[in-house]
Amino acid sequence: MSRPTVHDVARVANVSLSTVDRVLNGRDGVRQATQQRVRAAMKQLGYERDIMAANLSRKRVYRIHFAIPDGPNSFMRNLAAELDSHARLALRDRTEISVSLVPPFDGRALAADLRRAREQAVDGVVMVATESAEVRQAVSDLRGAGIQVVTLISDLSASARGHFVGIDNVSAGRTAAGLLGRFCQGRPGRIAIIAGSMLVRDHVERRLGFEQVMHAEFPDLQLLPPVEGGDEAARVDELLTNVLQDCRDIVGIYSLGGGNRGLRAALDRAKSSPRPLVVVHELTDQSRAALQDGVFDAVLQQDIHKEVASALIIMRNLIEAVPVDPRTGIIHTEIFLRDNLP
Amino acid sequence: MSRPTVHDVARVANVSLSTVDRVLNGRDGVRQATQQRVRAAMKQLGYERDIMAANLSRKRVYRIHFAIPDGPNSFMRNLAAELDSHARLALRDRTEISVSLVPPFDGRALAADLRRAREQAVDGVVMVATESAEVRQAVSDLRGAGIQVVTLISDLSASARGHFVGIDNVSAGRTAAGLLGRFCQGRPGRIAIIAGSMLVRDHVERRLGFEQVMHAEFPDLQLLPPVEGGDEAARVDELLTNVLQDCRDIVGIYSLGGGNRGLRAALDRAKSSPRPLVVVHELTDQSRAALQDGVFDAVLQQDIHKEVASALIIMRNLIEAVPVDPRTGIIHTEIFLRDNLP
DNA sequence: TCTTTCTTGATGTACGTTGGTCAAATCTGA
DNA sequence: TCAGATTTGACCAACGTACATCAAGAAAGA
Repeated sequence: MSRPTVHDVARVANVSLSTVDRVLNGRDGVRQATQQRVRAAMKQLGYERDIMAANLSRKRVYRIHFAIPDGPNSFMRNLAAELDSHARLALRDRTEISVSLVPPFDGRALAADLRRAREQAVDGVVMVATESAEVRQAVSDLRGAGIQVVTLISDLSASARGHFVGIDNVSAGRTAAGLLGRFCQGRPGRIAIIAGSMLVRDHVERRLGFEQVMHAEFPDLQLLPPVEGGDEAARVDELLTNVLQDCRDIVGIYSLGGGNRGLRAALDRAKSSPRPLVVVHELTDQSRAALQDGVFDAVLQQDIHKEVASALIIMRNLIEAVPVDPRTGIIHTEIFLRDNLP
Repeated sequence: MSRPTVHDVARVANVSLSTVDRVLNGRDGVRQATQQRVRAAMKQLGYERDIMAANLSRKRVYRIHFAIPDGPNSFMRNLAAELDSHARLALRDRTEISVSLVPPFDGRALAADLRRAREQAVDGVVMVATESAEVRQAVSDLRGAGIQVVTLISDLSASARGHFVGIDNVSAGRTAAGLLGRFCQGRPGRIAIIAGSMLVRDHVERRLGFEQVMHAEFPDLQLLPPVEGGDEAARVDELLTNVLQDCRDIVGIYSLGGGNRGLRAALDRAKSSPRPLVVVHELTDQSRAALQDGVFDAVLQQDIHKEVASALIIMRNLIEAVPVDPRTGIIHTEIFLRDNLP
């Protein structure tokens, strides 16, 4: 009653083991009619090749390359640490992980790294995408070379990437707006938006979702155009300080990127009253403390550990040509208030 | 450069393959001194047994049994459907899944099912736990027989279960309180709590977390004692209708179990004004519609798909005696507002 | 010292697949 | 119909491990 093997297929199709192997691995020298017969037998028996046995036999090792931004913020440092810890464990599953840190928001640098990965003939590439024509070209080249591509955290539009692993950023932006709007509770005023860069799709999408809900449901709140802080604390501090000086009626702030240490510094210096309501992304030591101190009101968070784990699972499935459950790539946005900090 | 094999261990330890095999699989007839030598060699080489090859050789199939409540609510029906879809895919990984539906909130029935699983000598049992002495005994017997146990969704206290997969229910309760409190925004009044049963730990914990935060942060809001609706719509409807008639100043409702169809029916009938703010658990067709219609204000949700997937991963690791990453079992509570419905 | 018991080694088969080689069978075209 | 090409079959070794058997060696007791 156990699963059928190539032997069973051979017997049913009335051919030799060699022939089944030829069909199974797409070698030539098999007549069409015979191929049909073998395939019919496989279907009839419900044969599925035993991937573990196959990999054992051909000594296969999955080589997966990660290209992630070398940001100075704690989020990207956590990501790198996460990959390190996975790299060791993955060896058990015949998976070899390489990581390269590329300059953030730099399409050219990312594309160059992707080319390098292609030359090394890895089996798959996981990347935190930056939008650029070069990157799209590089991804298309990778896929042309039969290399699987998965985008992580930030997606690529109109690309041929295999899958995306990360949160729904439009929805995250909508959530931020829903919370900020309700927390402001009819108090009119302006809302400041701080982004990292509009070159990364996750930030673009968060902004989109945020503005959708703000316009539709909270017309009393007026949105300022977003400022781009490059996910760096110093720059965020500087920019926000200017904004707070220019507009005295800011009731809410949505920071959809990194560098929140600078955000807090600017707020502490400004000492506005009543203090603006603040929603940010990524739970770090900084943002956790700010939440506890009542300086931030909500933190939206994505679980990097789960994202990396999902990316690896999806990569395996892609490489093994096993159908991928689309739900595997969906990581949920967690919402932290002061009350539910872990 | 590839990982060491038993052959390498044998060579380094200066023993035969057979001896390494004897040590590796705990067979007797090996002198202490020799065992030491072999183990030293394994450590020195960083040898790890190739589980896939080992399983191939011994034709191992993992048999995992799921014991889940046979509730009439959509949550438990979704869970059953989820298991069905996993059962098919799991065969690829040498995993055989069996499922039994047991009467909900019935420790005796659950314990009986666990005993049956033990007799069938499965490799692991995953269960949605009901608190009872019999269940704890049955779990302890399972583990005594070398059968791994994982609790899903609802945990067991003081038990010897291997791991728990599900959301942090105390935290979920705290989140509910944080949201409900802020949404009520200083408007004083009473809060009704509707549970399924206090025999399941998830409901107990949600209540606990909810009350913690309510007492500490929103003293204006007075909590009514929870009513138990057995996760059944009809009963919830009846109980809540009574509550709404008895107290006219209910400003908020927290439903921490199932049967929310009844909750909505009661609310629609009562037509209180201003309408109470409502936070419930589990996103279903019913609760989604209510959210969209503005009858519910927030829905807390756990991703059953991810929970089942995590339970299977943990089970594999437990059975293979591979260290389990505790983060695998942690499923995050999602929060849905009208704005971020998927 | 000899026998008995305990340890160890050598060897073979198996798991389901890959990837060869080589010869035999079958099909093709002239 | 026969040479030549194409298709198929039979066989083998390997991947890393499990498991069984048999014989040889070492240690213990008498």
